[in-house]
Amino acid sequence: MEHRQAAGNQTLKQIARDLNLSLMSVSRALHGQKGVSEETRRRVLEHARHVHYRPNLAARTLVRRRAQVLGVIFPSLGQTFWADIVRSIEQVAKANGYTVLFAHAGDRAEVEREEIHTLLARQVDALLVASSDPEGNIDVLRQVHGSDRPLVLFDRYAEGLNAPGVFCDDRDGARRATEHLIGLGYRRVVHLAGPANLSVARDRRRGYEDAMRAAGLPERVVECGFGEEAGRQGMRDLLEAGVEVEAVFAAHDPVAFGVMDVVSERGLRIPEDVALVGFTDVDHARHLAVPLTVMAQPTAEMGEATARLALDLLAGRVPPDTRIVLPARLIVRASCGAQRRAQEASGG
Amino acid sequence: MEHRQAAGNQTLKQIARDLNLSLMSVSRALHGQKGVSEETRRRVLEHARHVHYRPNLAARTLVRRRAQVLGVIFPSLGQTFWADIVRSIEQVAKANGYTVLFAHAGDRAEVEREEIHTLLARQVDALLVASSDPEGNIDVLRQVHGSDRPLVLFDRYAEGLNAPGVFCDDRDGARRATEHLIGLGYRRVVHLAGPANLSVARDRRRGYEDAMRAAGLPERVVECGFGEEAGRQGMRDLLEAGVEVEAVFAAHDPVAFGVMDVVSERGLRIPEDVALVGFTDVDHARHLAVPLTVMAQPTAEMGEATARLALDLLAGRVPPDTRIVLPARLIVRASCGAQRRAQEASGG
DNA sequence: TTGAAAGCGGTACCAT
DNA sequence: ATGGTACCGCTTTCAA
Repeated sequence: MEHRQAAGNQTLKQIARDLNLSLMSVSRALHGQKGVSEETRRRVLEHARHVHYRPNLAARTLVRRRAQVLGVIFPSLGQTFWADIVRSIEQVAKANGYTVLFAHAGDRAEVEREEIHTLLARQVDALLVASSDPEGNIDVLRQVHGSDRPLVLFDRYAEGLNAPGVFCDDRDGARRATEHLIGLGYRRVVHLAGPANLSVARDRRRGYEDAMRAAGLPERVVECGFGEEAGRQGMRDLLEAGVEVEAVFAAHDPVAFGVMDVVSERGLRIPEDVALVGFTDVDHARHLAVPLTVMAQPTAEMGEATARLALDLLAGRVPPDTRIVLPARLIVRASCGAQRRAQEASGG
Repeated sequence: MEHRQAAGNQTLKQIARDLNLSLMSVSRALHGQKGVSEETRRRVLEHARHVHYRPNLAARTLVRRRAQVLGVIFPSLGQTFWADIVRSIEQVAKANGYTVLFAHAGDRAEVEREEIHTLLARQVDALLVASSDPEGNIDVLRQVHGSDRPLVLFDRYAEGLNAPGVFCDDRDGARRATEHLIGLGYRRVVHLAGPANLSVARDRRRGYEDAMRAAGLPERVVECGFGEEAGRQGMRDLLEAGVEVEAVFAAHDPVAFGVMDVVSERGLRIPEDVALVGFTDVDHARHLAVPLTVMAQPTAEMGEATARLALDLLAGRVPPDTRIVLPARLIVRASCGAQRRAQEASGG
């Protein structure tokens, strides 16, 4: 009953014994190194395949001091944004002979600290992190950055930590999103901002302010967080305070969903009564009651760049403070009212 | 510059040297084992904390032969369904002192085989897998099942492999979904079925057939796959073949999205012209143009049960062929037309 | 209470 | 071309 035996229980030593060879010949044969006769190599490979030999990675990692693994930490599972990035990181890593160990922090800073340490304890070669709280965890991040394994930040950076990383140009994106609304003729453009401890939220807010200031329009910002409930709360506060709102620039798509809820519960319509632009481009945007206009980050490119940067740092091919910034892309759908205007214009 | 030193570079031996102790005293102190004086323990703990000592998990795993890790394989990133399950698996695992290593197969059977072997090579204690192709990979799965590390299947099973696992009662769910449509008065109920190599797809089809047969209605099934594009194709084929369609039971939510596309591109409406029910309950269903009625799997419960089953198997607390089947839940929204009928009824 | 030593399964470097 | 051996950092067993 061959398959009753323990999986991967075969060791080099065992194979060597089976074949009356030294452990070293087996190792060499398996690694395609020279120093073994063709005959021996054939026998070894054949036997290894037959017994389903798999090297014990713990042993290899122990002696090599590196697991040949990129450790990736991201804030949360279940958002396509992160899934897309992680997927492309993995693709590049695999193509270069590395495997990837993911860990997500569930948006909790303490969990993130723990995950970072666990990955390091597993001897990952480099750490790629999109931190749930870059400044709150700056001590750990700094510690990693000061260590012998490269730290690559992605999506969000920590003020005061000069680590390499890959980011989206959130400020520019936010400015352009806001300009888009202003260009459509809206004057009362409000920004629902994300949590101030995240660089992405701060930068988007700055971009909004840049655009409003340049247009000579009054700024109005509510800081509400990044979630759907936060969006509802923020929008309710705004309306209850009697603020005139022609258009909303939401710092994140889920926030925009919250806005949708509140708008419709008041019997108002998007974009006729309130225009709306989000940030990130969630899944199924096409099938929404009102398809959402968004600034989309280039997720695939960000993931690729992140992985490549890590590999380049490992190989010493780039300076240790390399930062890569990629532009966001405006996707115009119905929620901003642009299509309606275009129709009106052409229709009469 | 303390933080310039290598992260986790400290070893037991080093600490022992620093403190003029034997490696063993340090180890015992760190593990809270008895056999060390309080004084020694204090010194060790203090020093360890100071130098940020972290045990090298590769070394520990090597000697223990187990990584104290549950390996989890799931088909694809970026669907909330999997994210939810994985999240709850992790929660239970952590609460019981295990960590989790995820790997996703990108829906590709060969990738899955590779990931299974990699996880085993990393000495995971048990393997939890939702296979991309249970029957196609039955040889590997059987091999794992015959090994000394428990295999727990979840969501989909392999015909011909008596492995323990946690599943949703797809057949029953599909039957109830179909009955729901029949109960609303639809006679021409069509099923867009998923790929026949997946137990979930087969079972849902059977459930549909059960319901139609019991109602004495003619069955009509198109096997189209599980994706959005598949749904579009299936629906187009159906309409172009001139089939009368009053209601569609889609085997998976993405398929239902495809149906929505085709229906609206023909100028028809949901549910007035075609009623629709999906399976799985995707994110943001509430904000869709036509909120989707679905059979939802109990994701959190499935994840918990899967993790618990693995732990129970490891502890020898349950028979090695334990299977757990959980019921699906109908969520009625607009797409099936139930709400419209209710309104009509009460309205006059 | 404390320490020495063997060994987990590989790899690297030395001999033969 | 082949084999011997010393590690990697930790746990386990046994001795002091």
